[in-house]
Amino acid sequence: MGIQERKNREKTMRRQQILNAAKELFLIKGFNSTTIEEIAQKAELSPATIYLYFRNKDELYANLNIISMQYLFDRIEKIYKNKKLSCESKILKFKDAMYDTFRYEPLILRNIFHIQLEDALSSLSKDLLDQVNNLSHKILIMISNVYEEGVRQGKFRDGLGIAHADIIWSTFTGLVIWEEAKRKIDPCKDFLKATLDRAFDIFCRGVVKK
Amino acid sequence: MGIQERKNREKTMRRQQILNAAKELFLIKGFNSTTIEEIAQKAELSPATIYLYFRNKDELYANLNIISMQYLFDRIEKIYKNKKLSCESKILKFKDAMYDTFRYEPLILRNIFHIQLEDALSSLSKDLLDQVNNLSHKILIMISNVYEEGVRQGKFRDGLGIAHADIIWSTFTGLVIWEEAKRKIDPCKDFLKATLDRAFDIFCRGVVKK
Amino acid sequence: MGIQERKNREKTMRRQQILNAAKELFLIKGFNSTTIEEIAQKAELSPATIYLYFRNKDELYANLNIISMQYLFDRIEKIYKNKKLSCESKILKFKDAMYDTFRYEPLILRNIFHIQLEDALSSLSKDLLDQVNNLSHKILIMISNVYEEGVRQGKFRDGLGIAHADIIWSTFTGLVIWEEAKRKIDPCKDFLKATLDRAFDIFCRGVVKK
Amino acid sequence: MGIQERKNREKTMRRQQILNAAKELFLIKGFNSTTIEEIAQKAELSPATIYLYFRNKDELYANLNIISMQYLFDRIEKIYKNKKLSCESKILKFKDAMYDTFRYEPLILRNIFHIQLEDALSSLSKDLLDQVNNLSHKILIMISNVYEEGVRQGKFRDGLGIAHADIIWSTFTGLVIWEEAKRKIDPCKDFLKATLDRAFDIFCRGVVKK
DNA sequence: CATGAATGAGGATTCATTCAT
DNA sequence: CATGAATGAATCCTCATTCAT
Repeated sequence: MGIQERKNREKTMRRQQILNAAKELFLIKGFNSTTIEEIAQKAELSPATIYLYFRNKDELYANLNIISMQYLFDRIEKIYKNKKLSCESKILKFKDAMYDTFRYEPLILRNIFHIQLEDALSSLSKDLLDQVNNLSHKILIMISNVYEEGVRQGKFRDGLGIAHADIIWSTFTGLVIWEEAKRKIDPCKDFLKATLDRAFDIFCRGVVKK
Repeated sequence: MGIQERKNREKTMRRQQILNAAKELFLIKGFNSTTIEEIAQKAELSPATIYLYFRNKDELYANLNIISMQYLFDRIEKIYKNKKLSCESKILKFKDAMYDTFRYEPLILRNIFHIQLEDALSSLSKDLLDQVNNLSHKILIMISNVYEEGVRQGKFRDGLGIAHADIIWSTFTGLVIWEEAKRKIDPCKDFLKATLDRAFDIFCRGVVKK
Repeated sequence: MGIQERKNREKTMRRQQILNAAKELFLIKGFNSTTIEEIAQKAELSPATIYLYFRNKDELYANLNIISMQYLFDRIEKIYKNKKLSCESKILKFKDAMYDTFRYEPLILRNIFHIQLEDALSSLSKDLLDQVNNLSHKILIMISNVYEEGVRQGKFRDGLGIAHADIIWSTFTGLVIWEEAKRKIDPCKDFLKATLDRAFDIFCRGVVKK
Repeated sequence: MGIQERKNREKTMRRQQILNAAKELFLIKGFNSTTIEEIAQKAELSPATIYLYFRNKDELYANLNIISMQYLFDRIEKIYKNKKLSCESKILKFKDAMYDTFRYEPLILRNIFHIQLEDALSSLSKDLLDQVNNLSHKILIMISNVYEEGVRQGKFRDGLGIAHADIIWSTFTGLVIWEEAKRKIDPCKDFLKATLDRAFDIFCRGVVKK
């Protein structure tokens, strides 16, 4: 009972410890340059212990991803289910949700791109990969539905919902990555929020029927 | 003489051989998972020979990048300097140029993101890194100028040119990466061109003054 | 507890194992021709394990050196601090200490010359290099002091202590190296001890005031 | 005739070119760290050309050695054969000859030690190795004879000539190497000549019969 | 459950040396 | 005779992962 519970709690905390350490390191040094040893050190554990909680480095990485994606999913879903919001404002709120998620969990996009572009991660278990894809898929569907709802309501110009969901998602991710890259060269400037707002403003204008 | 010329030609060809082999492998397997040995094998050379033409793996990689960037730069510049084109059609042509470049050299975006996001590539010579950044910077400036020209002509809504250049560039890159990722899951579908057209159509609509 | 103690002992032993294997190989084959793999093999370990105990090949090498130097230092110091000995007999005892050290750890001189003459060893940590230099410096100082003491006592002819320390040290090292070299050609003969005695005898005679 | 002669002259010059380049590089960077390519570059030749004049890197190295040894041999021999000189002054002149040789060809000692201590040089042809050993042997014999002559003349204390030759030679080489090493740490000071003089003064005093 | 210690499996480079021209 | 170009053979080192305790 109590004992079991405490043990579970401790286990969860240990897991969290690892995830936190890994998150920070991956963010700073990137996936390939971060070693299990470093993660272990930061988590104040031994390398071997990491393997009690995660099958391998890739899975640890993917888990971080899922957490962020889940967070985004929850935010998006909440907006999606809010019946009081118009299609247009839902889209703008989606943008905010994405932005917040990125601010809260900057790793997320890098992760997504890594997982999707990267060479490594071949040892990712099918299960985990599915989870990631599943979450992103569902997010896209919600965005898509909102657009199609807008079309049905005669507000938005005709067009496939999923295509517009892709555009929304890509515009967001593209901008984030790009601004991040630019900040690497000139770290002072941070125009992400402003540019993002502008981009979505343009999108909405370009999409509504006159 | 002819003899010197032929030697030069052969040297250039050898270099090309290596670049081609590397390009293909990097595209399929990614940077980290591609070994110099594999590249050598594909180029039908010994690993040591690679080092006669490129100082190290990173530099070989960066060179591929520059070539693609240069290609894109040339295309963009041509459109940019064409005085007969309207601002709006220039932007649409930029999109086509980007799309063509990506089709012709699919590695380009992966490269850009790799170089900008990735941990590795620390042994890249300053010179080469500058070249890459320089090219992309100039491309952005041209796009920016076109937008600002549109504003001056009263066609586009007010706004910073560079912000819109960022939006254009990000929308493009975001979409390419995203569609590529999706095709990994379901390889049959290729909606990139269509989605890209749509996105730029929306952009233009959202940006023109009524 | 005992368990911790045993572990420590084992760790020290493992380190010793590596040092012994390395010592022997370096002695026979020299620094450059000895590979980490060989050392590992002789120590019945994997190459990777070597790196758990020594940062790199150079540091492993330098460590061997320090051990020998430390041994010599201890011997010299003991003589140096012995108040019952005359200056002259101290010098003769120094010679014996050097000889014994060389017999016990033949690598020592080769090491010293290697470290001081050799091109390699660039990756030696500053710390380690300082230790080596420090030890040899202190040894020289002790010899120097003994000579100057002899001068003060009116036994030895005037002269800088450090210069005579250099002469003593050089005579010793020069002879060892030279005899070693000669034995390479004709392995049977070993006149080192005799020649060394003679050389120091000559030195003492040449140095005492009549 | 003339043509053949010129060709020969050119060949000799080319050889000299290579030797000079190699000498300088070996002196600065050491044997292992000097590459054939560097030597070729400095000699303004191609690496392949080096191999037209020397069988391999080791032989090139050994040749340098022989040249210096030959120079020393000539100097020593001249003194040796000078009937007007006393034994004692011959020994002092030997010292000067050694010192001059070292100043003129600083590589010499490093070479000697390298050849004798070093791991490499396994591919040295027997012939070349013999030459080196031969020269140094003859030098030692001359020194030895001078000492024995001194003994016969009742000037020097009894003792084997060869042992004293070894002592002379070792004292010289030991001091040179040692002073060189010290100058690496503190490049300003150069006490070699003074210390050398002192050492030989001590030697002579320690050796003459009262 | 946690870990210290060990390692196998690579991978990027380097360089002496060769050979076709 | 000279060489540009090519390479085979090494070697150091790294790191994810495992296992005895």
